[in-house]
Amino acid sequence: MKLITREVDYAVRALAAVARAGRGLSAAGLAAPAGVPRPVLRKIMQALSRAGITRSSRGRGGGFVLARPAGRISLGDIISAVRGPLKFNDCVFGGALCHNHRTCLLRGRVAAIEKKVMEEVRRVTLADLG
Amino acid sequence: MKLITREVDYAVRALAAVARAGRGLSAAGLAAPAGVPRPVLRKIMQALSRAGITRSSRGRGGGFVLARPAGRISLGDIISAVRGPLKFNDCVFGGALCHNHRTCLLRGRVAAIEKKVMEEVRRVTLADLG
DNA sequence: ACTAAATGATACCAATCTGGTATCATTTAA
DNA sequence: TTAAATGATACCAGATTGGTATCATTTAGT
Ligand code: FES
Ligand code: FES
Repeated sequence: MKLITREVDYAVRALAAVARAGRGLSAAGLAAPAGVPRPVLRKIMQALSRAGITRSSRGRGGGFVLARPAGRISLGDIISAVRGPLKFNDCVFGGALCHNHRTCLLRGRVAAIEKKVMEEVRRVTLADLG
Repeated sequence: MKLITREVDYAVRALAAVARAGRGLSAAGLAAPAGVPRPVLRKIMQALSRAGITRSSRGRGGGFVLARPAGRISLGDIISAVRGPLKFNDCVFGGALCHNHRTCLLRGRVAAIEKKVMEEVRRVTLADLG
């Protein structure tokens, strides 16, 4: 099971590059040095912008900048942006249908673990990953 | 991302049933009440036996029993048995090739989180999930 | 005004992973 | 001898993920 998929990894590196640069960087400019296919990086950057992690400017000379300081962008933010929220536990019956949902011991335990992971992952910021 | 896949869920429930029963239970006997397709449960039970969590007896009247007390079978054991080891971090370059591997900050952080999860998951035992 | 460089939005394709099915061989109790 | 069980594999279908392709829109420079 992967927590850090390829796309998350790309996203972290791209954001680190933006943080270092200070100025805005285009998707093309980010993709080349990282060895990532341009279209893939564009999709990632679009997701990050939609999530409010970066701000984009369009048109010639445009690109991406961080929407807030690197110390306030967490790994959790990045994961959520490119992969959606964590769902460690996937109750076999679909949530609404499940009778045990309240009392299910496994679910409770796993939810607690998931919460801890979420905390850990939100504690690591982009500034730590430079 | 799922930590508890459907198969892990099935495995936990089947093992809980075996624990409650005390005597050996066949895959067929386990599958029916849980509403799991028999062949799927068989595959799972085979994996658990290969991992040494259950002991199987073949032939007529055979089935599965726990190989050790429920309190000493952890959720981590079960996950490892049916899904293989956790690999939160999937370095984009293949480990051996990667130059940064030693110093990569992301990898280090994620490895630490993975370790914590592993600890948590090994702390929960089958006895807790009855 | 025009063009080139950039993002936004989508739709699509291929590879991998997961859940589920099917078979055949082997063991064992009745 | 037969029926009930596991062991081992191979296979198939759906979901997820990584990657590609297009077209529309915005903007700076000429
Ligand atoms: S079975 Fe539905 S939550 Fe555990
Ligand atoms: S890039 Fe290889 S370990 Fe981080």
